[in-house]
Amino acid sequence: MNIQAEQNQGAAKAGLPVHETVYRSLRDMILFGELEPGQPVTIQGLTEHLQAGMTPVREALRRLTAAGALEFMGNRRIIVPVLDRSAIDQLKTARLALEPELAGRATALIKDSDIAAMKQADDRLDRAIARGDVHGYLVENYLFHSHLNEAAQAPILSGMVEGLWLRFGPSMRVVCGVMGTSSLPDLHKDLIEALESRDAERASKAMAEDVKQGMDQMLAGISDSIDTE
Amino acid sequence: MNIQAEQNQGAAKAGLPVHETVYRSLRDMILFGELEPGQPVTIQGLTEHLQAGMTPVREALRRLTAAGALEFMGNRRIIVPVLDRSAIDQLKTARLALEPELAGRATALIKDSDIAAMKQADDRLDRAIARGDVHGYLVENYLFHSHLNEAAQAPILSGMVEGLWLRFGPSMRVVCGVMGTSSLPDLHKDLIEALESRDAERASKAMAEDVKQGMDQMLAGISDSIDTE
DNA sequence: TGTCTGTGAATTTGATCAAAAATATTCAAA
DNA sequence: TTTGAATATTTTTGATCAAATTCACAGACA
Repeated sequence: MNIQAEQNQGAAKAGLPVHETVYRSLRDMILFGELEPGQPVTIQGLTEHLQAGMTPVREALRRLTAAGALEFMGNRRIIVPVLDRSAIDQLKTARLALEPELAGRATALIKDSDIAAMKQADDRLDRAIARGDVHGYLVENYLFHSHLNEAAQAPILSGMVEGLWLRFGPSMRVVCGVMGTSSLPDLHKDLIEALESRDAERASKAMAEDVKQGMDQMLAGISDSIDTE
Repeated sequence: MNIQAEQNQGAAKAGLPVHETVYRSLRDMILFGELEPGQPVTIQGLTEHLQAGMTPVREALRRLTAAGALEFMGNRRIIVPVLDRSAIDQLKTARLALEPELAGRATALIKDSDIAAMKQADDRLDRAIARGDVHGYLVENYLFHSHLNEAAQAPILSGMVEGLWLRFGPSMRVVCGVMGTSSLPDLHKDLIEALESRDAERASKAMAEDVKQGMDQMLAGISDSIDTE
């Protein structure tokens, strides 16, 4: 049995319905670079890969396509979206509109234990970068940000942000693969400091910068192939 | 056969798969106040109501719950969400972050024919208000806004906004029912003028005001029952 | 009050049908 | 004979449905 299938089984132990575990497995695959942009995703392929029936897989796929994490081609084929310049620009706009807001809201609400958890994630993130572990980087980076977003206690807004991350997840791997994920000021440290001193304004600013940095890296990293724009 | 079932059948004629027509029927029911906040939504109920099989209905429900238009209770029950003060606040924040941006982007791109279509929708909207036709008001208001959003040619951002509208759709009816949807400056007219003079700044501002007005009406209109906050 | 059981709905599976893609085949022209 | 396009066939995959299973809730009973 493969890794995803095992994880899927493991999650099922928790008493969750299969369609939920399938959804989570697939979401993680998208979020952490398991899938490549442009790659076709078939229902039957997933039923085998995740050891699940057809209906749960279909439902998970519908949820992900509804969120824009997967793209539904006209000829009833599903693929991992390939982001063009415009898509990345829109994602940058949306992230800048929402994530600094969430960071600001979280500042007053976040507990010290949450900040500690974020620090730990950030440490693991640094170590992952140091050893060139792209998957580890993606996981810890996501954990860092989602922890902060959750702390804002605004489920609708953080849910929207989650959807954005799902959209650019597959493209993150490609970008990270190309550039060494190095240099540039470390805004996570800045963010942590802002949270510790309960400075909402500064936290919001730091988050805006972090988002800009990340999305600009993505813009720089896209193939732009023959630039059919 | 009931109205929804007929519309569903009609849409099916266009060669669309059943799950897609079911999704659209359900979406319209949510968007235009066919369903009430708090109302339970059952799979079997919909299979009969929409004259469709179980699988397509399930998939449509998953899409809608993924978008937050329906809420999945723990005990595998689905209901139309009831918005509390916090939810409306978040929706207001998100709308203010996205819709003025879209209005600004649309200003430079929108065609005269689009503006004409928006004017027509706005006229029908006024007439609907005049005769107390809540459903008509909801339909035309949606058409007016979605037309503008589409014109911005930013599918990711307009898709996000669409999701927001789905969330507060059911609560719109309640609000409209309570208050006479009258008085207050008509920001649609202002918006149209801004578009005609290609004034992106003014269009963006007008949209922000319109959103504020609408969401504040919702805030004022919620029952706040025993205020369990 | 707590447990048990029946009822109804959600979940899941497997089968069947339909559509699209991939592959093989045929036939005509060079 | 070979090449290439058009066509037919096979195969893969998606869409749908109906049956079987599982689960949660409510009412009965101790």
